[in-house]
Amino acid sequence: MSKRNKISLSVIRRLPKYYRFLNHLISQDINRISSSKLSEITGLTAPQIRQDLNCFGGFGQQGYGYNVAELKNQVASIIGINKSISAILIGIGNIGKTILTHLQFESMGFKINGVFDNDSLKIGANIAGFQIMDVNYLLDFCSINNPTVAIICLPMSVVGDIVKKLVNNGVRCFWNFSHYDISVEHSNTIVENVHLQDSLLTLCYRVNNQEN
Amino acid sequence: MSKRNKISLSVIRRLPKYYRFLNHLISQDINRISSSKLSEITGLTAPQIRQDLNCFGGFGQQGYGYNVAELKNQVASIIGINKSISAILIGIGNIGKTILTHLQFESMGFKINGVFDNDSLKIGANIAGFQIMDVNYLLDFCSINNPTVAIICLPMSVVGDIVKKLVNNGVRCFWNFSHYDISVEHSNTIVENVHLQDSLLTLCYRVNNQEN
DNA sequence: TAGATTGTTAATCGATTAACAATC
DNA sequence: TAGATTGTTAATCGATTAACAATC
Repeated sequence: MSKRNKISLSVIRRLPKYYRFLNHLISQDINRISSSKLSEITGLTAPQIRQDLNCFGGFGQQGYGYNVAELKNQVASIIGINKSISAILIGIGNIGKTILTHLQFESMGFKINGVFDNDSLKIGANIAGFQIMDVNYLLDFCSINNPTVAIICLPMSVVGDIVKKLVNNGVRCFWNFSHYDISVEHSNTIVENVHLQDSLLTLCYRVNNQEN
Repeated sequence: MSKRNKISLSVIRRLPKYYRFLNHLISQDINRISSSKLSEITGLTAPQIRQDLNCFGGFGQQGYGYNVAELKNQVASIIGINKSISAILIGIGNIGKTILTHLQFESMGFKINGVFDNDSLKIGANIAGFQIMDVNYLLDFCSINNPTVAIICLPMSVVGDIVKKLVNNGVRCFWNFSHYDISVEHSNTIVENVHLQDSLLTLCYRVNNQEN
């Protein structure tokens, strides 16, 4: 908390990892951990862990280390897991359906408030407790409910158009599963991309060039 | 190609992005591009693009730029898309099923040679043209077929055990959708992680801390 | 107190950007 | 040839690591 200056994206991207391992430690009934022990299990270096955590405050104690439960709560609150960010999901294809049924949004700081598709066969159907709405109703829905985040599970052909409309209607944050580069087109947005294809191609390179 | 020294992971991770945008340019019938134009559409800087590409050879021409089709072919061959890496997929839950049906492995340098699950209701069933095999047959399958890559779509509770067995049977490369940290436990492995939960929590932080 | 481990500054390392000579 | 743009070196910037004084 406290005087949080400019936290670099590198640090931010490690926070979920800390959170993950701290939960794991709790499930093992370990209630105290040093940065060097944490280093062993996470593969990060001990000074990096200490420096990362110190961006947000001094959670440790000299000579003792960190209290696992306390640190986990601190990290949870830094990430904002206790909040409830309003989100919509657009596109109930393979990926959209999987995301919706597989992930526990509510334990990760989000609340899904609407689910959209353009397929008349899907509209009205129920999936994971959500009734799929007609994408034609999307903008009306946005002006009424002002969702903060849109989860984009759309094919490349339609994503540009829909994202543009969303941005024009005040949606600025995206969890993007499409190949479309939202942040290039729309500068004032916050985007997390999950580019499965890029990940697979990166693996392709690394497997084919193992001598490196 | 040529004298490929130590290519940094930062550069490698941008290769799929170049490949993606080059394909997009081709579909728009654009056959020539400068690094500064490429910079505009990708959001990367022009010197970075030139420097990245020059890790692998001089594909451009002074005063002209890059030939799109040629550069795309070069990048494809650098990544190794023309190869056919033998892969198996383990765990046909939500994510496993989606991966298998949604992605075109063969156009990304891979060939799926086996699909495994431990659920007797699923074993023998057909999914996306693959007959699901009993995970008990996994190690026999590995010693006979020597797959290069294992795609891990397993829950946390079983992943450690199965990965260990795979490593002991010669599998060293992983596309990992689980929360398990393979490379920490097994040092001599190549792992690409898709941590959906980490991605979502990163978005959570960024949405909650927009002033940064 | 002595031992352990943090918090934090300084040093190093690597990646990005700037600049420009080479050259198409 | 003149204009454009690469390839490449040097400068900058940021992130990681090393080191150690502070302190529990």
